Amino acid sequence: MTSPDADTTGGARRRREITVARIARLAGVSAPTVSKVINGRSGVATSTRQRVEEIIRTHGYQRHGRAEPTPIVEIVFQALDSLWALEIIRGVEQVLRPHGLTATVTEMHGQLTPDKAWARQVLARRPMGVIGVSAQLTAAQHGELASRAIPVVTLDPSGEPAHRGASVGAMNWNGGLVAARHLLELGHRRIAMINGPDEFICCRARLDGYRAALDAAGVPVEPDLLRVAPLYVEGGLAQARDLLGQPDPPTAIFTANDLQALGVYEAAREKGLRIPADLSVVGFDDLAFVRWIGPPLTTVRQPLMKMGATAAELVLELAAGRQPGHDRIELATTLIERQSTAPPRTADSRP
Amino acid sequence: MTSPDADTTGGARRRREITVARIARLAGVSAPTVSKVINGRSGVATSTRQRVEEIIRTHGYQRHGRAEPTPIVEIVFQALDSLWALEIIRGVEQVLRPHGLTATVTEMHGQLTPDKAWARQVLARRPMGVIGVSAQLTAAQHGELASRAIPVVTLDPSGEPAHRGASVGAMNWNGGLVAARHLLELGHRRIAMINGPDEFICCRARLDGYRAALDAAGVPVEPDLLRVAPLYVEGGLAQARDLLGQPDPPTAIFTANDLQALGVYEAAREKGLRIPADLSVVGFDDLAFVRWIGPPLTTVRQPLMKMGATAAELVLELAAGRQPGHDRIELATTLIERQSTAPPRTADSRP
DNA sequence: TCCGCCGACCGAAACGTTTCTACGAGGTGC
DNA sequence: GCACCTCGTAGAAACGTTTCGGTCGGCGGA
Repeated sequence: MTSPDADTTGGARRRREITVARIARLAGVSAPTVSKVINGRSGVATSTRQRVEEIIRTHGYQRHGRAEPTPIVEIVFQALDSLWALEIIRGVEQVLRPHGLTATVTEMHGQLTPDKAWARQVLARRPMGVIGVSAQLTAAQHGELASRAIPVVTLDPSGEPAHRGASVGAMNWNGGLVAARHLLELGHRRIAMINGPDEFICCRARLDGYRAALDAAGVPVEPDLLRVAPLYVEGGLAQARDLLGQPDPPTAIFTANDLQALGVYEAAREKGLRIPADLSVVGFDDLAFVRWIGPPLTTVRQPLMKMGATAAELVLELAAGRQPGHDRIELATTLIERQSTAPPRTADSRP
Repeated sequence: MTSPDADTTGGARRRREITVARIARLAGVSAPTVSKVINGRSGVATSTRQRVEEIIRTHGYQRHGRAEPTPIVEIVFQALDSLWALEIIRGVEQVLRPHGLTATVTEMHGQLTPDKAWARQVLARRPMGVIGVSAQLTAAQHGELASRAIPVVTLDPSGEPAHRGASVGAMNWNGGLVAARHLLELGHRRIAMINGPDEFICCRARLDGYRAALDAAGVPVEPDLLRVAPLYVEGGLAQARDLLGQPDPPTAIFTANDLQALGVYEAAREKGLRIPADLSVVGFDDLAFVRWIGPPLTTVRQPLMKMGATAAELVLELAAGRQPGHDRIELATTLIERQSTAPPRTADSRP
């Protein structure tokens, strides 16, 4: 085709792709400078950087062809200390592998929103996509990544759904409902819930599901039976101790995750209570080992691996430039009945 | 024809670095072709490829600048299904992070030696280094990585130490010794061991430590009390069932990891045996949750996070071109006494 | 006030890589 | 035998990145 036709004006010789050079011209800088900005390199004044970033944002630069992005998907964890995380990694890995991609893992040590340094490093690595687990990116971070055509998928997002980003989660509300209903059907009326911190919307959803079940059964939700604790064994232990120390203790406890349930087990042991004879317990997650503890834990299964896999698939879709059908995907939770639940001891048949 | 710098005579304009373009001219091909050869891309005839490779060899091309290795350390797991793995990841991550590096995670799904595809992918990603967990790379793979100056550190190597590569491990022999000695001191004489597969030298070492303790105490090692099972709950369960079904069952069982110990717990429950009253159990690893199971597990602690961190440090050393002091680092194991061990029921004071 | 040094900042040039087009050999159908 | 297609191969051009030298403003010393 018209190859030798001069580009006198820098003329529309080709399809007018948005290239670094073009951005540079628009911003009144040179291509290297734009490159530095894009890759988070240093040596660019803040004002210049901002100007360039503005142009990039408005013009929606996306990397030429598919050449550059490293064959990597980054997973950002808030904490990396439970089998929970591992299952997700496995799911992601499973999807990535056949495509010749790899997953990187980062731990934010409890921060919900990644810090500045993180953003810079991600840009420098130029991954194909980012999966944020229980993360809450700022709008600015979303913008920066979006302008580089790095798709972001949030898994089990905390904070508000918002940000129009894609996300994957489980049916938490339903899980809470099913768990509480199960206990109600066994005849329990004093059902406590030890929930996780409010920041996690998954926890709020679980609580709402629990509430809905009790409401539907006409059982009042007693505020004192609603506790909040960190999503660890110690959290469940502390609150369970307190709950079981009350004059009129609950006959069943539903926890926001399996680790808290382990804490409840421990508290029960301390008090000499037998599970499930004296106390029923329902957890959440279905970590691999809870079917082996004594007694095997009844819990709400989250398909963690599948959630990871789904998130990865979403990232791949987005990275390929396709717009996936759904912005939010929720996978089903299922109640796994084992042996930590039974009808309450004092058969609740008083008048 | 390129720039004005007529290199007709090779007019030493700069230091005449060896560049792709120069190689290309010498080989009578274009720069893209040379690039393809260097990066193992397809689309180059074998004859051409050989000619170019010959030139490269004689002229000793080396990549321009030092820009190349991506800021990534790859961790290769044999299996990614236990907290075990997660602890290691955390340790590695902890060390990498301050250097602005990230860890990638790959699962080999049980294979001890990574396959061909893996090697190719690693080369394509050009990481700063590789940490193989329970892995056994072939000599060829070692060679390929070495020639690209990608250091390899093996963590808890399986197969023979060999291969002169750096490695990190725990004092497994000592762990086995301490575990068995602990049981002996409690008065046990019939001490079974459920070990992991022979391929893992860490398992062999644990067994040897166990043997050494028994020998030292003058207690004969009964072959029938020595079992081998996969390093999972089911493995421990199956062998413990069998052991406890014998006419003269052991009074204590030492397992090669905590998951197997969980299986022993389950088998004991099935038989109606109480731990530790009727059966003592000692595990290996000290996974986070075993202090919360009923009863809390006595186990040999491996400093998994520290092992990961050490491996990462080794990789960094090697990547920086420094030769580390030691090729093999072994971290201490410690016995964590909890409540799964007690003196044998039939106090062993017969004459 | 002037000079010289220094650091921050930016761009020209060179480089390696990818994409896309061009060319030719071998095969196929008519 | 000819047109046509296909596949493998090579190169031209364009692109993004890095290196390295130049420029400019500020600051301390004379």
